[in-house]
Amino acid sequence: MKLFNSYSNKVEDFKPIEDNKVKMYVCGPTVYDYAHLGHARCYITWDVLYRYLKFRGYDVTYCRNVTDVDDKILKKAEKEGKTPEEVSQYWYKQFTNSMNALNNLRPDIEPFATKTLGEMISIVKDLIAKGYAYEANGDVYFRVKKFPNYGMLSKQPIDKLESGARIEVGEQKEDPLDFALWKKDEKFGYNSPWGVGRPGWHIECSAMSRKYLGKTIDIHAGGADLIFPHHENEIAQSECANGCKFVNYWLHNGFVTINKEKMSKSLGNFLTIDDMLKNYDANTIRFFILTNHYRMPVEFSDEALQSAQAGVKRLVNTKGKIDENFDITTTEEYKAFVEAMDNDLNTSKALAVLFDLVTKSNKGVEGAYTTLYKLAETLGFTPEKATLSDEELKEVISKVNEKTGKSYSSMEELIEDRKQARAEKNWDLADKLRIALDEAGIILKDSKDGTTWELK
RNA sequence: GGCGACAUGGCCAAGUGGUAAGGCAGGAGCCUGCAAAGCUUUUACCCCCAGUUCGAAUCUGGGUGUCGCCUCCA
Repeated sequence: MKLFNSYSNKVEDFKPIEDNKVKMYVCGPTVYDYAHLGHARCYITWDVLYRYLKFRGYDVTYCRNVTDVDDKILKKAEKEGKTPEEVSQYWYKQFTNSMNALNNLRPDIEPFATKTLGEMISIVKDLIAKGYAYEANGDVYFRVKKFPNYGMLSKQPIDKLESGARIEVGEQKEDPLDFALWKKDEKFGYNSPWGVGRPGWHIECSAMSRKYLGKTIDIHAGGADLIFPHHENEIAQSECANGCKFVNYWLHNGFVTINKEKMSKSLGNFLTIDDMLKNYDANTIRFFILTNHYRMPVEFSDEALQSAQAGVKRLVNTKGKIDENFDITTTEEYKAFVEAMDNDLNTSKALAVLFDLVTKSNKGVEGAYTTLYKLAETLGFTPEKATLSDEELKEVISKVNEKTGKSYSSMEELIEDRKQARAEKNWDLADKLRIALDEAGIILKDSKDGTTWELK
């Protein structure tokens, strides 16, 4: 398969370091507030990559960190009179709920920054020993100019970066470009060889990535806003400390925009995942995200979501039987799907294939539904419920009885009675029954071969 | 100012040299007692200009417009 590598700015053939094993790291959330639609896009995108790699037979280890040490967490803790742990634990739980609600698979490893401090300190020590970093009054900084490849990922000429860099009050950097590996913090800090302090943001990912996946990994992914400085700094730290390449494929997703502006916490123009889920289900949100290529911007609007809702309905509402003996790889749709996804995750084209399968499925083409089901699952869609439990069915019938003054005991009886009514051209009763069922969430389908019912 | 991306029908969106996938919305039809669902069918010369080529939405150059990164940010 092919993936666009932000480092080379080219679509490249994907080859894992080791046989069919893939080590994949995604920059996770800083847990201090609600996750918004932008996060949803990011994590849905990489969830689809994870699912697809597995679908293609790779043995994937997916690591997504949790940043639980950060200024914003501390600020929130102080404001609410809680400990930083309480704050981060609470928001981590919320985040997990949101991810589950979106039907994102759980990563294989979800390390917490505060649980990886040992690894961070060891990297920082190493960097100091090798001359890439220096201590200054309890802080430790990375010497950017010692790393010749600095700026290669973000394509920033170093002299241009220099003009934008600043030294904050209280910092003792040798060079404005240098960034913090460790920051003195006597209030909330942890013990270290340089006194009590906290790790810099960037070192967290370098440490967690190395600890759980190794010095060189296959894929490192995240939002495009992390390219600079976060990922640039990660490369510098990791490559200087480890003396080898850090990441083979850098993958970045585009933003969600609203009113043509990036959706973000700082701009305050965000919609939380929880709020979105009040109006639209997970399938709709995934469809909305996946109709666009992951590197393109996606403009949010209610119109777009409603369009997605109508579209995805046909996809997940298609009913059929799964035939476990059917070999989906023999179908042309399977081939088209794989070809699309292999080409840098062309989910838009993959969805078009799914719609072909919907049509074939409705026409009863052999294996079409099974293929549809399995391919849709690879994109994380959940089929709509097709049947009701006996109890639910009873409830529906009692509702209908209540509305119509009848006393049916089963759906079969109801349908039979309605058939009778239709034969007698008693349209009034036939329609009443249909409407009552509709209100209870069931749709009747009249055709030549009789009447069947389905969930809405 | 530096770096990067994008501009395709009413809306969304694939397509990176051979004559425009798909979804939504709309129109027409089939089916139906009427519906719903489903099925069939229908709507584009691809921002502008110049160039390369037998041939360009697709490549090159120049415009115009939009967005992002360069500071915390998915």
